[in-house]
Amino acid sequence: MHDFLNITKALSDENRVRVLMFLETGEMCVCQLIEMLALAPSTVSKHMSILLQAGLVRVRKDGRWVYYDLPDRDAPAAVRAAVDMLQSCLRDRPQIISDAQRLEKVRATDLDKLCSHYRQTDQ
Amino acid sequence: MHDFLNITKALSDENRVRVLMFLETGEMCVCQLIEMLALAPSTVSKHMSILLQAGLVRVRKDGRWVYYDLPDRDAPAAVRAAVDMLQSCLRDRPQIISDAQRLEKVRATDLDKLCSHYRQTDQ
DNA sequence: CATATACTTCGTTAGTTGGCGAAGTATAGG
DNA sequence: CCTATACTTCGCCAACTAACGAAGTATATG
Repeated sequence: MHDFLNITKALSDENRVRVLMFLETGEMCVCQLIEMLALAPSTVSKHMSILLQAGLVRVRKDGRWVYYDLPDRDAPAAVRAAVDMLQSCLRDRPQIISDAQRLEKVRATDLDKLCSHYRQTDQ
Repeated sequence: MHDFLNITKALSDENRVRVLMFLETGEMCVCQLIEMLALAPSTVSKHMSILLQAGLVRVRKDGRWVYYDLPDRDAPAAVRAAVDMLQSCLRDRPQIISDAQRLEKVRATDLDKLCSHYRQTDQ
């Protein structure tokens, strides 16, 4: 029950739901998530720790960069059910579609450039 | 997006999730819900208004009594997906199983008796 | 080693949430 | 009508949450 509530609580924030939708198209670096959400690094980090705690994402470190992606097929049933529900319910929402468009650009941008972007006063 | 978040927020509270599991076996009167959750009437009423707002339950009034039940087949896709997920994920949880046992007794009890039960100081 | 970088953790703050009891609304029965 | 009953709305409070910036950690690079 507690683990299930961890999942539903994780899904009860718009930014976290958006992150999970981003990740449908593949893993992302934290700096890419920061760019997409337009939130402070510390805030994004907190969101990701909540998703991680719920089992809704996995982490991978590579040098200075940290990447998150969706769990695989052998994740707990509740996790798979939640991710599947997101995908089937939100696929066609305006917010998700416009996110997907901007995501293409962000994915095409060099990570170093993204990071320097949010370090200084925006732009 | 907003309506989807209404659903996930509604599901992010243990008592509301329990209510939805109760309703899998049929409609219930508010006084039965009060008995099952062991919460103040005003608190239960608030929970039900949140579930109603999310579209996860329907209401029916009959005289002095108010009954809630689960939405039917032609509810929005997100609602159906959420209710299905609950059922498939929580069916076997200890909390839900013990609730189901107590639910049988509560359903077998006369509504007037239940109501008088929570009016006075417990019992 | 020293610095820069990428991210996380910590501490604070404003806003939200879940709980209650008291007061309000609506219906049944005398 | 008047009272009792079943539930909801309101006002309050303690606990939680999302946001931020500052400080901390870990890794690459000069």
